[in-house]
Amino acid sequence: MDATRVLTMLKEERQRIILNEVELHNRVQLTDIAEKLDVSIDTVRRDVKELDAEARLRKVHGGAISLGFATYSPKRNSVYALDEKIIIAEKAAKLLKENSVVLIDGGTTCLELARLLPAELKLTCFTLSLPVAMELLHKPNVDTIFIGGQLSKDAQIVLGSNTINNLSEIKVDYSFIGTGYVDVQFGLTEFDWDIVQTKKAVIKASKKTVLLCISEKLNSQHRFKTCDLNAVHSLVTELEPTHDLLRNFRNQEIALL
Amino acid sequence: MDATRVLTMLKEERQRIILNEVELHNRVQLTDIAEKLDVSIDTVRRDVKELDAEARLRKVHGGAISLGFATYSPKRNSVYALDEKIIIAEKAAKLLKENSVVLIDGGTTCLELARLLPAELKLTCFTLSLPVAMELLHKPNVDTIFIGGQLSKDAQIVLGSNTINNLSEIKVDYSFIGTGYVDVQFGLTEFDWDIVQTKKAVIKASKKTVLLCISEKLNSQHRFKTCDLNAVHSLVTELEPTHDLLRNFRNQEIALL
DNA sequence: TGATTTTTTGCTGTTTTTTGCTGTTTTTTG
DNA sequence: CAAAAAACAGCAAAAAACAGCAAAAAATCA
Repeated sequence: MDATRVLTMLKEERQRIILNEVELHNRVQLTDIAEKLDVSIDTVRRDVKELDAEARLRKVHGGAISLGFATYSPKRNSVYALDEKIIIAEKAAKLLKENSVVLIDGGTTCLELARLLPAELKLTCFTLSLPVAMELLHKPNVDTIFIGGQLSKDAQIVLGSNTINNLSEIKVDYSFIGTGYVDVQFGLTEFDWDIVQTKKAVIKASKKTVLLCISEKLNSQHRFKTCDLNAVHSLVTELEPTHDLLRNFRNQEIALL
Repeated sequence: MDATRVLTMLKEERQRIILNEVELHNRVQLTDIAEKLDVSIDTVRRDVKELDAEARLRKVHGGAISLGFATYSPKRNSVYALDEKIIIAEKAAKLLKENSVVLIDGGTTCLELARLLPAELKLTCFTLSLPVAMELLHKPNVDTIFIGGQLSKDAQIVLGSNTINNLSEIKVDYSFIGTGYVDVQFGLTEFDWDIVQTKKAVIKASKKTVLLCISEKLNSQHRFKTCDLNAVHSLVTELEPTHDLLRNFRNQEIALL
């Protein structure tokens, strides 16, 4: 063996280090570990294989990942970040006053808002979204008006010139909208041009606009711009308004909820 | 560590990022992901293909969309006389020609028609019904336009003056309607006045009207009249046109299918 | 202690997997 | 219908996994 090699490392010790590295960074590469511990890659491979057999980590091609990172929880619905969206919907629902006229946009966060509307609340509610409309059918005291137009198979909402024209004829107290991306500097942006046009029409048809948006979308942007941030009156996230992640948004005209 | 060493990413890690992006924004483009992760588009395509095979997202041309976004599985265990309605829908579907413009009414029979539309058939399809609209989302070659208006919680269709006004601006080749009651002498009748008004507007907006009706409803009547029998061009039941139950309808202007 | 057995480790050559690239086919869009 | 974009099939290089082997280290035991 190499004469310069002073310290021989115990197998257990090595495996402990590997495991620690995996937990810390959620992943490791065999080559990195081999270099770091100055052992052959085969040794590391065998170690990882053992740890995988013991279900301490998950071995993947080229490395290993932590179990927490790998296991996809079966309880999770198909809706991403549902818990956060429910928090947002609950906050937004508090803005609603009896007998007001509102518009609820499409998207999973707005859908949660529709779902959480109290059964006794009297509302007149416009919507563009098929799933939202289906949800509103269950609310005995909500009078629902579906805006007509061409249906988008992806977004399950109506879009296009017909929709925009129909929107031009209404004015609601509040509209609740989602967005694909939002950034202090670039405002609200989307992946899709048609959606941008429709959202613009929605904002125009509203006295006040409330943006429902999980914090993960903050500080991201895409190709097409809906509006500047100050075109929206309130921003509802799952975070406390004082949260550090919202600091960029605090010196704007927008209200944080 | 070697500064020139490019960080290689584990496959699982990459797929996790793709999945996260899909969940977050409901959709991604392969090119965007490839650029973001700095791998070839083929790699992204293969990843997305795998994730699709694992039912973790849905692969579409040029990208991927989230499952929660795409799937909609209504249960229809409790539909009355479903077998008969399927027979009717199959007959009615044969009337449809490529590239025609049609309107599909609400009701479970019309819903079956929407469900049975062949995937390859190109259509422009108007509808008043939320469930029908949801069903049409699954037809890749059907362009769907939802007529706007006030939603009826019972019938899950739009109704009222707004709807009637919107209907007054269109003219379709065929409309497929249901009815509550039909009788040779009294024509098409309903229990509900609002529904009658809407059906009148539908018939007015159609060059030809096709009535979908299980035989059990024949020779029955109710309070409010939609139209005379000869305002409808065809009657589709689950019976053979030569069936004895249809004898009263045979000497009328209406075509039996 | 010294011989023997067992375990660990690194090495070699081979097989498998991954990945990007090429050219072709299919789909989309104007 | 034609141009553009995307999907696909197949190929080859690189990386990783694997199987087997032998030397080194550790453990066992007389």
